[in-house]
Amino acid sequence: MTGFPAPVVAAPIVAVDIAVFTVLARTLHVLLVELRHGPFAGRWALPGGRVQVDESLDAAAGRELAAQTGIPNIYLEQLYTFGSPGRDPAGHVVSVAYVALIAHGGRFPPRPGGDKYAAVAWRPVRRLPALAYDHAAVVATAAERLRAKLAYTNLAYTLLPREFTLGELQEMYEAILGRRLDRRNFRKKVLALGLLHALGRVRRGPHRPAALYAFRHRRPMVIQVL
Amino acid sequence: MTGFPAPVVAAPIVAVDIAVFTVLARTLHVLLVELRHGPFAGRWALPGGRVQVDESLDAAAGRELAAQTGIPNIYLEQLYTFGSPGRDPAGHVVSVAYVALIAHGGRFPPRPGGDKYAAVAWRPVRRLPALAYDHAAVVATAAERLRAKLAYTNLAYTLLPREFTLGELQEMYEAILGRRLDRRNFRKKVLALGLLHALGRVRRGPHRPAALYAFRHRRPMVIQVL
DNA sequence: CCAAAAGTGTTACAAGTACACCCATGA
DNA sequence: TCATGGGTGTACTTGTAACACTTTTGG
Repeated sequence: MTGFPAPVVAAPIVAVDIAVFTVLARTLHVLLVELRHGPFAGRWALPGGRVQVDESLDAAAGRELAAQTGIPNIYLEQLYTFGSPGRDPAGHVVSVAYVALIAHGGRFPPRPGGDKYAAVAWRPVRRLPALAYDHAAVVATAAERLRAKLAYTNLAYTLLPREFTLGELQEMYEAILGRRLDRRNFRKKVLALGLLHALGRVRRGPHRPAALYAFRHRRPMVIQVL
Repeated sequence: MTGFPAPVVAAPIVAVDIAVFTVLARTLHVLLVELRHGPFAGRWALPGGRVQVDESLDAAAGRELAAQTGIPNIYLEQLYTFGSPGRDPAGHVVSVAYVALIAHGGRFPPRPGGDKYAAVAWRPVRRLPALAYDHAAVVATAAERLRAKLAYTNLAYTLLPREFTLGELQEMYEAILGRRLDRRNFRKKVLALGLLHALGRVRRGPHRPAALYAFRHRRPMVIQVL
């Protein structure tokens, strides 16, 4: 975030911005807020805010996200720090950007907290409105990092409910990577990794029932998925 | 960097630290400075300093490095931002860490600039003294990133002189990766990538002369080396 | 002639990719 | 019975890893 009055002392200010991603309707979405005040009033931006003294960066990111969107306590990873002097017309703000992932957006309907933002909404990454500050670049960098990490970690677990079918897992990969994957090769690879646990139950739907799986470990691990 | 008097206003301060690497005597070395003042006086640390208002992070890193060690204008890449409140006893300093690479340390004999540091020296990454702040963690993270990037970029060019033999290139990879590589496979892979340009000349030495090569492009590129 | 580094190919194995058919279900 | 997604195996290609001998030079 950004958008503070210029500092009284001549030093850069430290802030955090958080790019929260989820998959909705087979499409990668990012959480945006509509700014109520400042030079970018009316524009959309990433949620964020100033880092307090004696507060860690991770804590600041978690706090701002919870306070402003109601999303509690999710996986957060530092992405990059943006510090060009011109990125915020209100003053020199150095912003540490975070990437966060959340399972299907329905579970935590995001809501504005405080009066800083007029609205909070999921927006498809492919069709973003004009964003405030340099947040378009932040989102682009974050989505790229997400795609890269998906290929060599088990991060997918943060985007799915506890139980899911292999079809749902594949849909999720396809949504984020933006390309189709061969079903047979995908199942072979994923099952050979041993990350999943077959639950022995099925999900019934309009067609042939699908076997349900769960991640064996629901914490970040480095592996080789694709 | 760090080691400033506590700020008057209650806000975190922004600094940069730079981990400059080179390969000396077939071993990965990092550039350290000996602190003259502050709670860590006498300890070794990474060079760095405070970011000025209206200065970009990259510019601050380049400026501090040049001012304090005499090393001008080299490849710099942002690594990670460290912001734990306890990392500097003098106050809350958020430090943006950079990785830099330089060809054989002999070319720019580093020298202290100003009175901030008592000495500047290359130290082998495997045998570091106790470092100030959290700089041991910074160096570890930086070396890991360096190893990872070596495998999928042509970054090696920043660590070698313009002309080199395949043996020298291989030595450099072995020094950074910390393991031996098969000479035949290494040459096959590297030559197949087409990154190199055979100069048609040889370097004469105590043994059989070796063909000289140069990088076709001396700018960062993403490829797949190993 | 000796020591030391340069230079070169083949084979075995693992991993990745492409590809087509049958199955189970609800509507 | 049909439309739809679930489920499976094989052949081919590609990349990786292991491995030994000959060449050229300076001393």
